[in-house]
Amino acid sequence: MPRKLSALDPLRLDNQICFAVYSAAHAFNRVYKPLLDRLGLTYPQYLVMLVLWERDDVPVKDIGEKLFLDSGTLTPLLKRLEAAHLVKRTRSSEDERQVLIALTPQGHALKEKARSVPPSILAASDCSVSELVAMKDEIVALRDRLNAVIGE
Amino acid sequence: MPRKLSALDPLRLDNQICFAVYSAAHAFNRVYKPLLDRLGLTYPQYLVMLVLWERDDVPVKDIGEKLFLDSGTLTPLLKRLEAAHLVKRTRSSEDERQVLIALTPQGHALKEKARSVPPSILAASDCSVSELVAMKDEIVALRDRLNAVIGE
DNA sequence: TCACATTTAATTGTTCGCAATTGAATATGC
DNA sequence: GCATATTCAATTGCGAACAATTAAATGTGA
Repeated sequence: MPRKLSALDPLRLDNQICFAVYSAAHAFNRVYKPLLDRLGLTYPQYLVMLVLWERDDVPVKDIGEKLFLDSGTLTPLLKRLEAAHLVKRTRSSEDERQVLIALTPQGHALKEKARSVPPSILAASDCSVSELVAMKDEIVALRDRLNAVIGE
Repeated sequence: MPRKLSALDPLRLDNQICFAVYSAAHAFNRVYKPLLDRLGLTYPQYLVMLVLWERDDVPVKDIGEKLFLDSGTLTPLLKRLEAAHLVKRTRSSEDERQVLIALTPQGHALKEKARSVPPSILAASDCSVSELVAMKDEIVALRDRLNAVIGE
C-alpha cells in the first residue's frame, strides 16, 4: 500500500511546524491564564515582569529587545502595569528620549507570589525538566535562525 | 566554581519554555508576513485557508476545533475572507444554527499561489525536514498534554 | 554652527484572541 | 407535548501585536 499522499503534503495543516508552535503558544496561554489571574497579570505582562525582576530601571527599548516586542505593544502594556501600581515610568534625565521602567514595592513584592507559577506549568507539561530544557533549546535555536532571516 | 544560580532560576526569562514557544511563534509570523502579503492573507487567515483546502463546506465549529480558535476570533476573520471573495458563508438548511464555510473559485485558486510558501519557510528555518518533523511532533505532543490539563 | 540623520517613545489603525453574554435553533427528559 | 438544557454563531469589550507615522531628543559631518 502506498503511504497516504497527505503525509507529505506541504500545505497540510498537520505538517506545519509553525502551526504546532502557534497552537502550543495558545495552549500555554490558556494554562497560564488562571495562574496569572491570581497575580492580576496577563501573559505578556508576566513576561515584562520577569524581565524587570531580573533587572530594574531599564528603558522600554531594552525590554523590547529581550521580548522581541516594539513600543506599539509595550507602551500601552506598561501604562496598564503602571495603572496597577506595579511599575513607575519616568523619563531619563540623561537622555530625554528614553522612558525608564522601575518596579514599585508592590512590583517587587509580586515576585514572591509568582514563585508558585513555574511549578504549576511544569506539572501541566507532564514532562521532565531535562526534556523541557532540551525542547526549549531547540525551539530557541529555531527562533534565532528565523529572526536572523528577518534582519536581511 | 559554582554554577551561576540564574541557570536554575525558575523565574528567569531564558529558562521559560513558554517564552521560547511564544517568541518562536512571533518569529514565524514575521517570516510569513511578506510571503502571505503576496496572497493577501494574514497568518491566521492562512491557517483557515489550509483547513479549507483540505476540506470545504464545513461549519465554523469544525474550523475552530482544528485551529483551537473560537467563534469570537473566527466570525470576524471569516467575514474578512468573505469580503476578499475567498469564501462564502451560508447558513445550513439542515441545522440553522450552523454557518457553512465554502471556498469560492478564487479561494480554490489561491492554493496554487500558496504552494510557494512552505519551501520559503523551510529555507528560513535553515534546518532539515526530518529535524523539523521531529521538533513538530514533540511540540504537538507538549501542546496536547497542555490542552488535556485545560479540559479538567 | 547648522543641516541632516538617527534614536526613542508615543500614536493610530487594523487584526487577532478570548471571556462573557446573547439569541436562535435543536435536542432531551418527563 | 412542553419545559428545560444544549449547541452554535454572533456580539461586545479588553488586551495584545505590529505597521506606519509622528515628534522630540540626540548624534554627526561638513
